[in-house]
Amino acid sequence: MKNSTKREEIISAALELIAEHGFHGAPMAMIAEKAGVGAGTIYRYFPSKDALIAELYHELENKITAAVKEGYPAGKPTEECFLHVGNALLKYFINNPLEFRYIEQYHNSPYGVSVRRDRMRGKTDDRNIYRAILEQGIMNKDLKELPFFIQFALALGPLLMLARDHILGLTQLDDKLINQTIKASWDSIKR
Amino acid sequence: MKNSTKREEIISAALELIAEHGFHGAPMAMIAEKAGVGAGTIYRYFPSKDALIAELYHELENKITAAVKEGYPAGKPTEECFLHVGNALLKYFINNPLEFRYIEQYHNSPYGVSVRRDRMRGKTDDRNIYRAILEQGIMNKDLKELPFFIQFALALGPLLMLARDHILGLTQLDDKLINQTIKASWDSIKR
Amino acid sequence: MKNSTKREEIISAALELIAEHGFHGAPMAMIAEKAGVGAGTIYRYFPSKDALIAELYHELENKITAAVKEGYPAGKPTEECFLHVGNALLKYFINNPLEFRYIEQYHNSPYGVSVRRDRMRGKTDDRNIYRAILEQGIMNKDLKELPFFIQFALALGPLLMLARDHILGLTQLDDKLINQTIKASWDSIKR
Amino acid sequence: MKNSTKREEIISAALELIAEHGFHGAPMAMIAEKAGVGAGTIYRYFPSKDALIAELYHELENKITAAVKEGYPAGKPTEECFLHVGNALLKYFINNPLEFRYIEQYHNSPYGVSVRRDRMRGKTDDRNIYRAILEQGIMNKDLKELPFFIQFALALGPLLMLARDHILGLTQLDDKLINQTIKASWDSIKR
DNA sequence: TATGAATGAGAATTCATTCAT
DNA sequence: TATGAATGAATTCTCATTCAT
Repeated sequence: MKNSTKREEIISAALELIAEHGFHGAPMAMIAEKAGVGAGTIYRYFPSKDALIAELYHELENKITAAVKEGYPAGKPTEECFLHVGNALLKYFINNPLEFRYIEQYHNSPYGVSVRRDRMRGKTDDRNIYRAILEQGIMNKDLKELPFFIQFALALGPLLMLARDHILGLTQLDDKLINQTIKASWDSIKR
Repeated sequence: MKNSTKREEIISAALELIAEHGFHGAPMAMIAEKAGVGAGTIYRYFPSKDALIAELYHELENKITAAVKEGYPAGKPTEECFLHVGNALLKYFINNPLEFRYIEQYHNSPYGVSVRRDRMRGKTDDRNIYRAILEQGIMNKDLKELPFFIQFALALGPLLMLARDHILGLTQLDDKLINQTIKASWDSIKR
Repeated sequence: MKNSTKREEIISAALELIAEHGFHGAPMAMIAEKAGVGAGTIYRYFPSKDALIAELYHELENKITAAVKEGYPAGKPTEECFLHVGNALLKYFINNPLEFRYIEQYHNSPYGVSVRRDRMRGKTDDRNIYRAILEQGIMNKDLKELPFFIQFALALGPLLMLARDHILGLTQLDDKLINQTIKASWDSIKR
Repeated sequence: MKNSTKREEIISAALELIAEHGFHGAPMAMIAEKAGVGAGTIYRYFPSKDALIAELYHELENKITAAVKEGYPAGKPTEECFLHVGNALLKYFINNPLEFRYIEQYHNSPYGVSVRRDRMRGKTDDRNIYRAILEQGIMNKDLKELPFFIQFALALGPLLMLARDHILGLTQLDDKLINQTIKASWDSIKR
């Protein structure tokens, strides 16, 4: 309990600082201070800054995957599944802006490239949820005949962009708009 | 002429190094060496590294805007205009991967946030081309009734995501696929 | 008993790690782990790392002195005594390479300087065994008329150098070679 | 000239501080301060602390080799050559105590082990001067029939030990004593 | 105008030592 | 008595920026 408390403080401080200021705007000393621990303490939990960054990323991915799977209408028509996942994902990002910012930073850094490469080759990932939906949709002839990666892009691209804009305060989203957006993106992939 | 040559060398070296290694993987000394100038010389053209980064960004935006405007079918139906812009943009990114990488890095950094804020408030921007198209489309009742920023996201999101994946070597795009993709994204915004 | 066991584990771990990796390659935490005790426990037996290092050194000196005195041919001719001590010393070092390495490290560090100063001023020391032999030799006119410290150097210098080389694996010594060496060094001091 | 001045200041400061306080008692910041340069400046001349340490060592070796070769009585009897080299070496060390201390520290550190290994395998080295003498002596039947490395030890061991003691202020040597010592060590290797 | 050597503040990381349990 | 988590001072090294030439 003790440990996990301190570890969580570090993770949480890192999330906040890195999301706001980027990897290079968040020195270890600053993370330590915000976490209320000594500078050396971080190294008891993570072997290096890189490891901390990577570990935090993986924790966030797990959280998101869990959030999206909640209430998933398995067995229902492709469209329903698609709408569920899209809505869940976008709402999660909007409600957890720091996490979204962090993940985006991560993807857009040397760290992230390898992750994305792995993904495309089929490792566990939030895309996998989409993969299942899209495969089902293709089998049922619900979807246009396009390569997976294009369907991914049509499904996720708008969603991520919207999350970005919303979080930067450029736009205001509500549940209705979110739903309309996901529905519209469904139009782009449905046959 | 001399000067502008030197300036261009610096800009070009910065583009390449930053696109490949990120802002922090491209020290001024390295940029200077690649540009074939002294380290101090950069400061005769740009007051600071930040300024160089910002200026390079704006130059790229202008180039892209120009590229997209070329051959623009003004006065033609909304769909045609939309397809033209989407195709032009995605092709530009694919043919200029360093520029795309650089812009993405920029957006995804503390530098980029203010820029995006400005944009939404109507400053010059590649979105403006879309803005015109989308306004025309709404007037003509060609498009779903959605706020601009959502239509932006639906139009640009898939395109950027695809460019990213392609440039990272995760996918392979050809003209036909590009066109199919833009057409599909049109489906998401058309009424 | 318990205590002394723990103390010995610490001493032994320190010997091994420091002999192999040097003082700065052997953090207290590493010594503790190798000794199978908690990091804080070391400080129950030794007030500081420096104290541990010094204490270990003195223990090793005592061990060596004892080993060399074993079978000492007291009352026999100077040469015989000399050969005994030289042989015993060199063999001890060869059979206890970690101890030899440790002592060398110690001598060749800020720690060691004061020790050597003390020695010359007559404190207990392995040199004392030589001192007795050499004094006897001078009285009996067996030796060249040279200051003690030069005779020390002639007697010990080759021996230590050989031990070093052997332990680093640069040479291979056997009993015969050892004896020949000690005899040769006798030639340098005998009248 | 400018450069070499600064470089020399750094080398000289490093020599002094490391000789006196050891590698770990001489932080880069302290070396920089003593050299009268900024901390970062050292890294313009040496890529790392290790490199500085190694480079300084090699410079010293070259200096010593040159000093010993001066006035070498090539073609003269083995004994004369031996006496020349021994005298020259010991005097050099006594007159350059910092250099001697530095070299000893180096040999007695992880850095030094590889160097010594190389030596034994015949790379350039101050031992090579001895090697030539000893080979000549063996051919002429001037020397005992012992392996090289033992002759090395008999020749160099006393000399190094004496230099150590003298430099630490434990003894006082003069030219006469030095000569007597080298002569005595000749007795140990001569047939 | 152009240079690049010099700078020093700031970054990540290590480790002897302490102290609450 | 024994522990080992926590600490923070100290270390090596980087790099944007300056300035004498």
